Amino acid sequence: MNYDYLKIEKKWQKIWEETKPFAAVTGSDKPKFYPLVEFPYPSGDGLHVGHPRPYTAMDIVARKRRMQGYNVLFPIGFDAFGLPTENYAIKNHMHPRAVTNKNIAGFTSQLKMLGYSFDWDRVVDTTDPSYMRWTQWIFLQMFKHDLAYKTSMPVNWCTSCKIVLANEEVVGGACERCGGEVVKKEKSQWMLGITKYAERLIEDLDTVDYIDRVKAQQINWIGKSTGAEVDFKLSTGDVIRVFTTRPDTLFGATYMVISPEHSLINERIDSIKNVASVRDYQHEAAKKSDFERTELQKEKTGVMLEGIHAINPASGKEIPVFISDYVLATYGTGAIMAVPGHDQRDWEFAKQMNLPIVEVVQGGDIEKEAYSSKDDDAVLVNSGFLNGLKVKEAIPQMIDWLKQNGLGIEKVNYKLRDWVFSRQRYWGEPIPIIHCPSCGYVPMDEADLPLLLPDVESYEPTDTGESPLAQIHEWVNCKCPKCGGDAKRETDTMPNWAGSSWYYLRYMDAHCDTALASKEAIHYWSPVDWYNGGMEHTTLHLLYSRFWHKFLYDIGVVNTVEPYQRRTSHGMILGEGGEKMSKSRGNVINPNDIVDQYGADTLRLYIMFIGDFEKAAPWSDNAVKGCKRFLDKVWRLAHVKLSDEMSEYSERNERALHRTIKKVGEDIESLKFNTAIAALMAMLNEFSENGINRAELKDFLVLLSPFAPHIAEELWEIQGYGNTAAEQSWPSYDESKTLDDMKEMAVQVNGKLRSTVTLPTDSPDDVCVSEALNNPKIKKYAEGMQVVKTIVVKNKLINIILRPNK
RNA sequence: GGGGGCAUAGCCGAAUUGGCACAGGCGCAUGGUUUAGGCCCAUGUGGAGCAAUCCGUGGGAGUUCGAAUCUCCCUGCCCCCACCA
Repeated sequence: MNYDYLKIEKKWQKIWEETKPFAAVTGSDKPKFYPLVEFPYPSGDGLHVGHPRPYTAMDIVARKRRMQGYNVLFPIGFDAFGLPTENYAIKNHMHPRAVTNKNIAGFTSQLKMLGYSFDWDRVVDTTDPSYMRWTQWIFLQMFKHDLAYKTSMPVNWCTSCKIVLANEEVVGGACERCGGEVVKKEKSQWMLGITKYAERLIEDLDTVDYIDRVKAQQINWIGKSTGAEVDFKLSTGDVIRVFTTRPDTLFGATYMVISPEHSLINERIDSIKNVASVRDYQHEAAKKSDFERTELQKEKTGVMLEGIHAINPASGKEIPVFISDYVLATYGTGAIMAVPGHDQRDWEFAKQMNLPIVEVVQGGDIEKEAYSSKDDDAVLVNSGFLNGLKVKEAIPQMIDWLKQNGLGIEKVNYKLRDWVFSRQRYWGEPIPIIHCPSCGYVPMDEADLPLLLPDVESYEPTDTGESPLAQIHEWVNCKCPKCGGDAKRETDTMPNWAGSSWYYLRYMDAHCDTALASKEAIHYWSPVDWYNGGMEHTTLHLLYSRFWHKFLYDIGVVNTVEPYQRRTSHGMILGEGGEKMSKSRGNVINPNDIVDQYGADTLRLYIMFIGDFEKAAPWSDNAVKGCKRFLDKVWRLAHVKLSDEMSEYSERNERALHRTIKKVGEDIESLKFNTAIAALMAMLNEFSENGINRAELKDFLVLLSPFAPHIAEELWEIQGYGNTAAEQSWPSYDESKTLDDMKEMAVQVNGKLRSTVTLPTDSPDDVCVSEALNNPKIKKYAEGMQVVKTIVVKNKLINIILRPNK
């Protein structure tokens, strides 16, 4: 006698579609609550079974908060610009617009199939001109505030396709499409100055409620380090500036290393005697990623610049200059002073190259490895005026000395790099900048936004590494807004991170055409109260959107310093074997199949019951059945008209009810959906044992409704309680009714469990101890012993410490 | 290499945050119900032992009356690393 989930679920989804019970009201007097899920990228594969995990979780939260009297904004949209859509379009000769529309339609019907209480009137699509307009508008504001600039950056370049590749398209150093060699190539790129916000992005984490691992990851990613920049004079008369976190070890700098891309090499190529080997090395380095280059394990390589040497500003000694790929052009100044005695990478390089290793900090054994400790027993030696100082004292002393002699400055450095904002692709927002031969980079007039993508024949990037837009001459050629002369449009597009950096603001007022959202809506809804998303977005999307928000705050568009008040994160859903789901492994679960076979309510319930929400969990077909059984059991118990009579076990039912109300309510707020469902299952087991009446079922259905809304509404209607379950108030509980009269307490002797005693709840400690000592088993242990100490943990445990009588 | 995290039953996982290890589910076993299968219901289910008991949270040490939980060392696994989103 199982229920017809397909019919019931369709029925309620239709009702929700027509009556819109989940629409948010801007300006309502109720307290507002804004939960947010990361909007999906509408890929051609459709919804993945990983999507419902965060979506169901936040739907449960949203539904519960509505029942608690909140005005809830629970929106959804589509992050629809991106590479896979473009590649699909190229392959199938379709317009990316058509592909996107098809995919969004598919995602929409799948999301509706799962019964989410989204406000469908606020759907956002980042590729829609009315949305793109404001993404471009924000970019223009950044440009006007000197946060957007052009610079030369290395890109992945396939030497055979002659196009720029995304990191993802580079597989094992080769082009994913043709297998050709991929090298780093310098290309002029638009950048956003996120590093100007580095300090605030760290500091303001104190004002938000993010789970610790998100905070830690962002802080480490931004990578603040304090040290100094020091100038080294070269024999060529140039000065190379290096960044170091250990200025105290300057006397131990026995050589210098600059990155293979350093501009000095070209500038002083005439002074270099071994040009051929330097060029070879540069070519080899260009093939490697930063990731490969900084691997500590690998053998260090490098080439000395013959004919050039530097002077150590502290010791005055001549030291050689190398190029090596373990120094990155993009971090610090692209050059380092090498202190092999006290930096492990320098130590390995020095061993490799047979360079002298000098000890300037005592405390380790530099014959075996570099000694990099900053502890108090690390003391400076061989370092002139620093001798005898602890590292912590020597650092400020050296900085003072550098400042006084004009040789360096104190410097805070960040690992965070500015954001490469250009893509040589078609399916993204065009960057609304015009290149004028006489005026330079000129922003488009805001009134002319949005700048739409032109229709093109082919979406392939060109073989010069330009975006396909470059070939549309009627689109590229334009007049300069400033001088009216002939000019050209920027042909690079924005990365898809652009649209996702501010979408939560658009939801607040999704159809506004005078601003990205009205002031009124922004002030009413900000900030997002609870944002749940994947850990993989911590250092990219989440950081980018915090940066954009802070910029919008600075220019007066938004009224809060941070966009998201609370951030939580869910674990991945893995395949049955515990491996990541992927098409190539063939272990992908399609939510449609599960809904067909068991229904949306079962899928929702299972995906929340699968395990700890914050951890990865493997899918199990069998375990899904357990959740279906639970709902079948609910149905059997509740689809017949129940009586109003109290059962003889009503006291037990009442206690189960109050406990479950407490547990489910608390668990939902603390992401423990799995134990909330376990509590509902236990409650149902109690009811089926004791019998259930109409009033008891009513509360049960209200508790169940956020998790399995369709079956809850159907049974609600069958019982004729009036209105809908979703409109009910969240039930409250009475603490005193959750408690037992008697408690079974553990009795330990010397910390080992020996027996139990059952006592009235909250019995005083001395009663507990005397009852324990009266216990026959404990008496046996206590024979010939004296009680040294007793420990009582209220309602839980009595521990008696015994020693032999003397 | 850097960063973040994880390890409890045959499997997924609980454990009031230092207090009776294993709630709930899956699976399995036995019995019942059913024309049969499925469904459903009941009971049992960490290991060893006839038992009293003993052992048990990846491995090792430590702190404590008491450790899955805290500290240190070791091992194994997963995720992210800036142009996938």
